[in-house]
Amino acid sequence: MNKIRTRFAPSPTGYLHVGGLRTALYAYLFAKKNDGDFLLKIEDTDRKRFVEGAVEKLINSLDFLGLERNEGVMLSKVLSSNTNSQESKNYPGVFEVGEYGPYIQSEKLEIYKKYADELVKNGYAYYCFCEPERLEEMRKEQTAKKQPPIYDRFCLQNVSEEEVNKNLKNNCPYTIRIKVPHDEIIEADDIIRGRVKFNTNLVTDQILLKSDGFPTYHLASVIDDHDMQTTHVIRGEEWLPSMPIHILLYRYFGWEAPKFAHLPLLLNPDKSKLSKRQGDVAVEDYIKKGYLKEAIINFVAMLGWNPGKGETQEIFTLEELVEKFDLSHVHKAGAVFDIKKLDWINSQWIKKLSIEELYQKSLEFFEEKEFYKSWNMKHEACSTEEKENYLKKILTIEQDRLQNLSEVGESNQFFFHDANFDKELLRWKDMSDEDLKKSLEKSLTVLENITDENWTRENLEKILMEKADEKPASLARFAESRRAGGRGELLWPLRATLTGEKKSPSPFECAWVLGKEETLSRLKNTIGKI
RNA sequence: GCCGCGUUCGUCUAGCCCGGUCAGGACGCCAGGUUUUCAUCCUGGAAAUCAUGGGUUCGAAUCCCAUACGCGGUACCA
Repeated sequence: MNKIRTRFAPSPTGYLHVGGLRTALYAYLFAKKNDGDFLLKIEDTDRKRFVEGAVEKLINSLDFLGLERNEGVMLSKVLSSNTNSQESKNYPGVFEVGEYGPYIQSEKLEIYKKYADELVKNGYAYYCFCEPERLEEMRKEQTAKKQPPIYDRFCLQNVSEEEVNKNLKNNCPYTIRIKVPHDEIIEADDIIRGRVKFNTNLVTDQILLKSDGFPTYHLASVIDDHDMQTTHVIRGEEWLPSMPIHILLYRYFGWEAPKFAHLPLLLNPDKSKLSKRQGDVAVEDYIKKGYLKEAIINFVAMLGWNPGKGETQEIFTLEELVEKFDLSHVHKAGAVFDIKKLDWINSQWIKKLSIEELYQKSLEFFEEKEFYKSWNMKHEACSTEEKENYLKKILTIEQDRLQNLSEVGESNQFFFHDANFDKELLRWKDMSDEDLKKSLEKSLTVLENITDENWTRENLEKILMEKADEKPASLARFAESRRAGGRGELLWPLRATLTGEKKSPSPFECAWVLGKEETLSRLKNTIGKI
């Protein structure tokens, strides 16, 4: 059996769309699962929609996400043992790697033209000189008469061969149309949808070659997939209706058609096709917002696919997805892009990170935003190493409360500057000033006696918890309160002193990160103010 | 209009091909618990008359037909 080959074929219209990512991902997973090749080609036959730099962006996004290609368009001259590699003519700095190129459609114009001519010669296609205005008029009439909008074959029936030649000689603009046979039911199998049928009487003689010399998608994609030996065409559901045209082209060329898999669409919360209006659609937007690439891949993979029968695993690495992926478990209906679930998956991925990884990712994420400059408010004189250690401590106690990289430091700003003094905040329940002071003094005494080397998260928690469970006479009026509530007598004022915040990590964690010196200083400072 | 595809908790979905467990899991939501607050974590709960209507059958989310609704296509865009 032939080696399985799939491809991702985006148009360079700006950025990698999450829907595009899903298509790319499934094509990648399917190929890798079956020890096949995954390639990238560029569909840039519509010059009106071309965006400068989009090709590079697309490649960068795929590279960043780790969807490696065996072949096709790349940003560096990667050479696997016996493949060719050459710089693209149209995109300097972009390379085409592999033996089945070009992988960029705008560089294959002559090839498409050759094949289109071949179709005409064999009677499978014909020249059309109709002007756009006439076509539009015709379509309007057909719609008004409730007829299917189909080209009326004016040029096939009324333009003689001599006229065609004359027109061509005079450089009349022309297109080439496919000749769709009448009265035929074209049947085809789709891996996801099963058998699909089309009546050719309702299929128009689609244009294959435009008057600007560029091919349309139909011609180009069929030729490309043949040239590149694609075995499985995995693409969005919006292509399902043009399947008969493609089947016909394979037949006309005498080529074996690949297998098709039309993926369900990604939807907005209102079930319309996922669009910019209702949120971000570019993968890079999600990266910029602080989502991990692992989470994005994980989430997008689960939109429309699941491991099936009994499997309840939700968190998958790319490698695990490769292992489990199966086209037969792709759902048929469209899937709503639910950001809440993405948030959860992201938080799960953040929890899996080591502190070192979390630190590196945070650094990378915040670099451009100069987040860590807030550090300098208090610790300007610190060495880079001290700073790094400090930040890692913060991340250690923050990791479980993060849903997103952008939240790093957000709930822990008090580490960077002196805590605000707010006597009402310091009070546990209706504590008197006197009790409040006693509580803080007790904490101070306890903490002063902890040596530097014992100043660890575990010790601080152990020692402070023991003290919190004691019920000193001065605080006896809280004795009837629940056990946990009783602990609050000691712990709440401490925590509030250290942070000046209503919500924060525990006092043990705060004291640990702040260090002995800073902790004692904040305590003394507050006690002095009561 | 015409053609095609789809339809299970709010959302992602399992189950459907090979009819017969209170239709299962996850997110979100609610409640309770864990070492004070927040978060994490744990436990529990509400949440789908399986789009609707007809069949077939002792029995249907599962098979058949129709209808509705949604989406996609209907371009010298992909």
